Amino acid sequence: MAKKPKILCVDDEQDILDLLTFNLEKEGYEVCTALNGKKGLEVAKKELPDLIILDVMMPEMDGMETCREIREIPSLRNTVITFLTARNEDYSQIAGFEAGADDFITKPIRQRLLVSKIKALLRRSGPLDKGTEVSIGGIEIDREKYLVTKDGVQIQLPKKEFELLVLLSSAPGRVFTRENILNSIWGNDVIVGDRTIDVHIRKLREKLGDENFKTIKGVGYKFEA
Amino acid sequence: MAKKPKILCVDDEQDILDLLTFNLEKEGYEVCTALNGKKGLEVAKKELPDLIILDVMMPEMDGMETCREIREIPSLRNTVITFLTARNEDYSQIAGFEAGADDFITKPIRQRLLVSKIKALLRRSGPLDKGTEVSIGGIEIDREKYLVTKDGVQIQLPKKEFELLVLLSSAPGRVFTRENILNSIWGNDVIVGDRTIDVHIRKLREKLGDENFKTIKGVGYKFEA
DNA sequence: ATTAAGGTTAACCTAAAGTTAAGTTTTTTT
DNA sequence: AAAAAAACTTAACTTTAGGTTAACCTTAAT
Repeated sequence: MAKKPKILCVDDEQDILDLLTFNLEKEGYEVCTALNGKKGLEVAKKELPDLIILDVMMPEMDGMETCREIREIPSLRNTVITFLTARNEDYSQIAGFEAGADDFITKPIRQRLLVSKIKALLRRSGPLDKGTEVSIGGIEIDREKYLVTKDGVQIQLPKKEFELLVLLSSAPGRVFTRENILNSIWGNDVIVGDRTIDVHIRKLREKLGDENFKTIKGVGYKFEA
Repeated sequence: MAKKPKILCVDDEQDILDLLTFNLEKEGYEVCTALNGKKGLEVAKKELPDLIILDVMMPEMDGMETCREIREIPSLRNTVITFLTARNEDYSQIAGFEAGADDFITKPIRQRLLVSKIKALLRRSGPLDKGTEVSIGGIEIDREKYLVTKDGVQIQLPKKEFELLVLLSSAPGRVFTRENILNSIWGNDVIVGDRTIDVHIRKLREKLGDENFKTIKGVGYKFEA
């Protein structure tokens, strides 16, 4: 089974967060939360969630503004964002789509609707973001076949190595911190030693060429062609 | 390039059909249309399109129902179906993924999005082997006769093994997760143990050669020539 | 030169897959 | 309708790939 989808909920009311968390975790999602827009942005950057639920009405930085800022971040460009809004705020919906929202959830929250909507959104985003083939440098990555080709030679990578490669190559040139990597591949609850990442990186270097995996000391790793 | 992909559009509004037809034909697709679910089903059976765009909201037989019926037809089992839906339509309709939809297109239709979505979906669905016979490596599969031939020798496979072979060989090289396999062969609701799949794989390996069935540990299985 | 971050290696551990045989269920035959 | 056979699933056990760690080594930055 693929990794649990990760959902970030941002709302200034703890009650709502609890409700969302309860319902979403029950469905097997991994949930993280934030109590305001600023925090939400931070957590989003760190956790790279698959979907973000944003309350529109929040003090200081509201949902709309948060959404706009999230959309500025390359690694979150394709994340699904849905707003949480009171029922009759039609106008906000129009503005919301402009800010980059993918959908709306209305308060009061109906649990079954919430869940089926989330499912649908994740599933909708799923098939399309999965450009199955990527080609960078002499390296081709085919997610569907779990197969990597380097200079025409097929290489079968183990799961973790493959996931790591997919992650790094999803934004070539971008530095991923160890934290990023751990969160994306292992999830925030699993604890593995720091050296583990190094070992996987080493294997990748061995198999795909040293030069493509660059270490930024004190920061993390990046993939380059 | 292979034959033009054929797309069936089903909607009760002629305007929408025209708009879809115009945009899709411009992209080089072959388009056929139907003004209601019943007609859509008929045309689908006759034309065997590669992809079907179904409006959710239609009088009499709605998109959901049509989708379900289409999924019942063996020759259309693998056809890609996407729903056409207004952005704010009731969420319960979004749960129509359960009816077997592959994706959603929202109204109002943004042409560029429409086209790129269609492209992605068709690419993803891969080569559609409509013929009943497939031949890969030394293995020939005749779906109609439920018959497999390996190096000229006929082999009679039991149902489950045959279905598994058909599934895996429908996209050689592609990895199918256990979940994929369970959903496709047993259906979403049936629960069978994990070891069951292994046993069937084992039988296939025994009968058709170990080398064709590859295990990707932690991920699933794939068929290769 | 010091030191903290990262690299390397190999041993270890574990979850996942393989195997087998013994139940079940379904289908066919008599 | 009973018996037999075939297909399917399961359970218990074995094997193994791959993931992790620990201990030690190297490097680069101040």
